[in-house]
Amino acid sequence: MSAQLDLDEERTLSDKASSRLTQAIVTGELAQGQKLSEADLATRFGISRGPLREAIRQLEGMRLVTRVPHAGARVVMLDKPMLADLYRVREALEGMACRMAAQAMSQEEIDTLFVLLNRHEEAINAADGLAYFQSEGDFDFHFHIALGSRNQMLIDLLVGELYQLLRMCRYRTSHLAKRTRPALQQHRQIAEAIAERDGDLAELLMRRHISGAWKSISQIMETNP
Amino acid sequence: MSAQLDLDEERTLSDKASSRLTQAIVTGELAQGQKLSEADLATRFGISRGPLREAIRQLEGMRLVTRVPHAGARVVMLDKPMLADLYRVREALEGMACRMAAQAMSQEEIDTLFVLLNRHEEAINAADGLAYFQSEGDFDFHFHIALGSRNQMLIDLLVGELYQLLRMCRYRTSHLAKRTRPALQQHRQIAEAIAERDGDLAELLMRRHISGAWKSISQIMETNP
DNA sequence: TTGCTCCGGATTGTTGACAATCAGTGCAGC
DNA sequence: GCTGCACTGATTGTCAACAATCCGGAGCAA
Repeated sequence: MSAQLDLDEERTLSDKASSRLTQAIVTGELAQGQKLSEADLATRFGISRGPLREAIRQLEGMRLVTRVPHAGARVVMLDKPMLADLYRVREALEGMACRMAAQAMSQEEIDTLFVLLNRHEEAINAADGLAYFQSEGDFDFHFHIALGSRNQMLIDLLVGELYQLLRMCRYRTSHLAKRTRPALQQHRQIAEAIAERDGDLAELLMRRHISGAWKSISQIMETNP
Repeated sequence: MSAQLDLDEERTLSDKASSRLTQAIVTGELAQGQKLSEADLATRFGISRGPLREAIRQLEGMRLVTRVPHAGARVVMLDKPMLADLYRVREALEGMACRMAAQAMSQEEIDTLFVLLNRHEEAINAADGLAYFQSEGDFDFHFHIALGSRNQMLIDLLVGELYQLLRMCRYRTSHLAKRTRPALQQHRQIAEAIAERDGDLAELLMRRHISGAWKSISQIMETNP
């Protein structure tokens, strides 16, 4: 749904490789910590090593891989300290996005926000087990708020980097999170704060929402490996 | 001072080229909006186009250049809307960094913070005209707080990306900013909040500090082209 | 057994040549 | 005079070969 349209002719081979690599990493097709062999990937993608290396450099900028000279690139390890860092950054950025969205969103966008919430609620009631679609609903909500901020740098940071890492994380722990009900309720409160153009409250609620999500995930990770 | 040590043998040609390009862009040696010719730069750096292209891909990740396929890369244009975006993101991230630093900084680091402030004050009293060194003092302060957050992702985002853009901006407007006195005073307040381990206040003050800086810069940009 | 050295294989880094694409120019045709 | 087209020149994208570097194990000495 929120996957960028990857036409067969999207642009250059580097960009195509970059998309495919991102997809492979986020979905777990390439496991965390796994080494990225240039020769192997190049032949698998049917391209040369040149464009592939450029794609890896780009993924490094997105923090999806870590690269050490003369030793190659590996898929990033989303261990607990890193996730803690990620959620703090996310709290700061999405808080700000929410504040700005409360001021900048058009009425139409706000309406769309509530449509999303209703759709999400239906999805929860209908298929209570399919955590995957619930996650996607969650992402759609945050995605729309990011766009509503009208701050291109913020959008790039969130959509282009942080959300990829979060999706990557979800593929590991999606079956664990059972917080959909309270999360939806918090989303409603946030949307209402935005509808009332209350930036202070919107930021506060979003930060509390994310900070709470981290507490929950962190707790789950204590008991599960 | 805060320049990363770039030994002649720092590692690969791409990394060296990346450093040199960053330097050239930040100092204005490469003007904003200027086109980056691969062939030209490659010969100027005495390397091939391969590593140079990788360096450009990396700079693109740092938001220092914008690249459009089949048309080449250009130095980013720091126009007013973009700077507005940048300062909002900075407000969010440095606010969070300050909050975390108030909790995580060692007593020794906090002492260093005050040493920096005193040194900065002396510099202001001594050479009232040299805005450049004052800017560097300003950066040192923010830099230390970022490091104090102990959040690697936050550090990377601030030091690796935002601060480069800010320095790039300073080279254009350094001679305009006359806000050093009140800024120093605000720094003192922030440092004291950190010393008292008051994360809430530290974040609030830092956000106010940055937001105020933007108001000032924005105002100056109204009258000056 | 432990530790060191050295070597071979594999992987990454670099290069120059080749192909594809785009911007500008001049000419023919209407 | 204007429009459209093909051509040209330059720039970017891609490739395959070459060079540099690192990792792991064999061999040997203490």
